[in-house]
Amino acid sequence: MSTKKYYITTTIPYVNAEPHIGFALEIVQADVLARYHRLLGEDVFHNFGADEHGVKIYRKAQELGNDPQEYCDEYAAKFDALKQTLNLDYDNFIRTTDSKHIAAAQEFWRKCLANGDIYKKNYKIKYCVGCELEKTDSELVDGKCEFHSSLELEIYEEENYFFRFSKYQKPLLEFYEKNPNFVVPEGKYNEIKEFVKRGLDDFSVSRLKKKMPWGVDIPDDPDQVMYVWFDALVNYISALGWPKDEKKFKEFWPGIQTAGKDNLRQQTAIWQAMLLSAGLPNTKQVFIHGFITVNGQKISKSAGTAIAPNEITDKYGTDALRYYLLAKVHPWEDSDFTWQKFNETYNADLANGLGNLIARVAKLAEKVAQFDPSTSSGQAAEQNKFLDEFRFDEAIKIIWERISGLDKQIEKDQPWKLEQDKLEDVLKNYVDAIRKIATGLQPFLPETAEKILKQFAGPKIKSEASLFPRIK
RNA sequence: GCCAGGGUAGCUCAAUGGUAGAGCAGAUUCUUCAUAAGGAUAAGGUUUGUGGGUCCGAAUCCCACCCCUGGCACCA
Repeated sequence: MSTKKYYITTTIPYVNAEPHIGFALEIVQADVLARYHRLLGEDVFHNFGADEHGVKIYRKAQELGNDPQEYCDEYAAKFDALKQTLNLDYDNFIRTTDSKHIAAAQEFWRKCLANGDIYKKNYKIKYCVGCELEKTDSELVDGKCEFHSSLELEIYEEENYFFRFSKYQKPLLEFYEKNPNFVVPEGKYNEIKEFVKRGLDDFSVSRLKKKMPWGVDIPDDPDQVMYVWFDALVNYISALGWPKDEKKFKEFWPGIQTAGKDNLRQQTAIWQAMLLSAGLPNTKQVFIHGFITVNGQKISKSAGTAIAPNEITDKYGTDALRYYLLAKVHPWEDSDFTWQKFNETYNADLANGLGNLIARVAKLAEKVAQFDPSTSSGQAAEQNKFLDEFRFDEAIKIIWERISGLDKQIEKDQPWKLEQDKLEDVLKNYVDAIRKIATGLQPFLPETAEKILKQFAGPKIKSEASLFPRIK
């Protein structure tokens, strides 16, 4: 029997801003799942990357006087650097400006076209001369531009390609009914079902090249490029080598996707309709996470609430941030970050809890000649159950209950008063317990888990520097 | 406006009909192997947004109202 395959991919961030801790949440959650399945012995493919086309990036590059590609190179590198900052183990960093991805997006387009789902249509756009921008209906206030209410909007017509989204209302609803766990959490599953039930309109999937050239060329049409969403969504399968590497694609697809709640519709409806159109299997499951607020405010660069992951990791280490994101942030509800809460958590759980326990047992263990080097391995079943439900917080809580349990046991035994042979007995139990704790910690805090397992590997165990020095 | 979710101890949350619980913070105390860390104990909610109702009994069900969050498509 071949090894079980597991594919997990995050959404790929749009590279028009620097990474912040809100995005770190998604990629750390995905990283835990990838590591967890690797530890189960599965063959894992973990994808991450950058979404690089579209008008916003084009304009931003223009403002900076840069070539769009140079701009994307610079920003994609910033996201790829999260691999070190957050200690991520992804296998692939896809960029939507890669030639392989572009070819895949074009092939995907051809499939939808061949299936009759892409057609040309005159499209009326509303244009505000004051802003020099197109306006969508949701941006309008009383039918006028919110910033220039004295100006009438101008109506332009342009011919775009449209995707026959409306055709997929029924197939999508059937798919949802057949796969009640397709979207986690349930609330988001209901939300997307309701959205699709209300009816779907076809939407435009191209832009005129003369207005906005920064996109994937449409096959056999020199005048238009793909609308950024259409090409970006294809990354989940182009990352697997589709359409060329058929073997890899068949092995790993369908996979698991993670996305923020702002991405619900794109991932669970639009992308799924596109897959149906192209005749490809739907995503297995989409996990929708919540948002992080900072001091109760939305994360926003202009409001100064954006915290870069390395602001935290440079000072307190990667695992301190990972712990906060996994244990103190609800997997799918919005959660608040404050430095005060971060410091409290760090001291209570990492310095006083885990770090101190390791230090006290290591010190006691120095008095014992040697330990059996055999380690207990394997993840605890109860922990796995929570991970299968994306309850990172509950899963990690189980480890902290063991930490607290061992602290109580030590207090009860009072090993510092014991004779040498009795001391050895109790310490062997402690060392086993620590190894078990560290093993459980592996998907969550990989660096710390590794350090502990090394320190407690035996036969000789020595005390070492604090894992998490207390914050004064 | 419509739809969904939520308002429970200082903070973060748990408990969906049967005497409101946990963690953190704060208090007292014991201990010393440890990063003044760890253990124990007590306290903490005028009884769970407000006002009604059903029931022997409601945080939990029903009605009304107040407040918060999200969604109601082409911004990614």
